[in-house]
Amino acid sequence: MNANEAQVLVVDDESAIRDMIQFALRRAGMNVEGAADAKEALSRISDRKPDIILMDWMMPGVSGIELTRRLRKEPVTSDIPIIMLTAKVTEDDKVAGLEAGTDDYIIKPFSPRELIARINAVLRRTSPADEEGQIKAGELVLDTISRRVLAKGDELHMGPTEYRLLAFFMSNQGRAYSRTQLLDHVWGTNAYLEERTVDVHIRRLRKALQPAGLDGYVQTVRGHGYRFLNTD
Amino acid sequence: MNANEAQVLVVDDESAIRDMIQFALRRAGMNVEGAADAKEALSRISDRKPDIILMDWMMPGVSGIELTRRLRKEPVTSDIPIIMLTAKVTEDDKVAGLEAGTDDYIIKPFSPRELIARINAVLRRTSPADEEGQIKAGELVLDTISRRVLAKGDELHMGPTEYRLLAFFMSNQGRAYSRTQLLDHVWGTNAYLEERTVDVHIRRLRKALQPAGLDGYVQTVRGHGYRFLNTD
DNA sequence: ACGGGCGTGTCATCAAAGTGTCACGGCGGG
DNA sequence: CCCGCCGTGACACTTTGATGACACGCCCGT
Repeated sequence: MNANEAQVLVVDDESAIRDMIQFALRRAGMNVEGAADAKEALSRISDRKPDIILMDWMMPGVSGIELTRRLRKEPVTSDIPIIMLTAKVTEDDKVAGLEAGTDDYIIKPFSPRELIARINAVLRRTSPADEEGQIKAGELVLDTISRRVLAKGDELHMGPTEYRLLAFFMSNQGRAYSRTQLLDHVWGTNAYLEERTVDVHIRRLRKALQPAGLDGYVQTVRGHGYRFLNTD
Repeated sequence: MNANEAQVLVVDDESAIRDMIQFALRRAGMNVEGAADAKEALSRISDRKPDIILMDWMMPGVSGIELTRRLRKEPVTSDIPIIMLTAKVTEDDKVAGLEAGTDDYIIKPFSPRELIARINAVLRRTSPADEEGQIKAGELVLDTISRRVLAKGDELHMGPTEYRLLAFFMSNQGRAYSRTQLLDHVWGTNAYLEERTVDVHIRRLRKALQPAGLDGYVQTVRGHGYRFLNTD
């Protein structure tokens, strides 16, 4: 999962803090929901399981640490990473937090950058990385490990976008895609671009494949979009 | 991980013992932190997860064995190897310690040399043995025993971080890594640093390889991260 | 205890590479 | 033949990486 699209739940009784965090994280591309107390938090969680929870230590009613314990007890929620937000940190707090099963701490006041860094670190630690290895298509080999594109041993150079475009095509050979579909799959669903931009990157991809004489692999489907040659 | 750069936490209520151990291990190139009781130990652990813990058996308050149990219960800390320091050892103690999940015993009084040997043994056993002695890549030889980097016989000088970075690269040649992944693997998952910091250390590493003309071994993967040339 | 290196992380700046948009022109199908 | 669709070069703007500078912290020897 890309951390930049993570679903984050912020539990804090002070709405000012929630807003601040929300603003900072939205800026970093994350999806943020807020909850003012434990009850609301549990309701949000059952609505939609977040990828990570930021929780205030001190809250009226059910405290952060108590909520953490409850979440840890339930199998459905026990694997959600939790970062504790706290104004003061005494030794006792740290001990209690570790025992309750939080994944990290962050002490108020904190900078948005630090918060984002911590979130990313925790997500990285908890979510397993996906690796695919190699994708082959005729004379072409796309190696996701070394992040290189090889044609008969020679390396082909292309920009990041062309690389992603090619990777998508090679894992979906023979299928025709409209420009809109390509924008969704290669650029992501929150990108709003001109459809004709796809044309330009198709051209750049073809130009990159040219030296190996493989530019014919990328075919135009007139009136619809593009397709990668099926090499099976 | 090279045992000689291990992060060690010493938990003992007698400061004289802590100081002695600390002195001996620092001498062996390890990073040592001390804690006087269980509470302080947990606090240090949450600050920075150590590679190994040396723990006194008898301590006022929470005993070593009790602390071990707590650490074993938490997923975050359960994989930290623990060596128990103890004055007396009866058969019962051995059983109790084994059940609590310690990795080794050492009976006071012990010599620094013995202590270091045991630590290395445990680390070797628990860490995915990358203590190969020498890693080679083209003209480069990285000797983990003498902790030196040789290029055609000449020694190259670099800082500890650059050394670890190079060691990681040389054991994973040809693979492209993002800055985030490099931070995880070279700096550790508890490090919260700017991604750009990686750039700087890459530059320092290249500069260190420059005199041998091997700076080209470190390649930039634009829009993604870096890669070490595959020399196979 | 006290400077002085050394190593390390962060920042500002510059240059290079990549990206999105547009306009023009050619080509193909109805 | 005409319209619409696509290929292509140009270009302004953004992103990204290399690099030098700098400040801080740690350890060492005096």
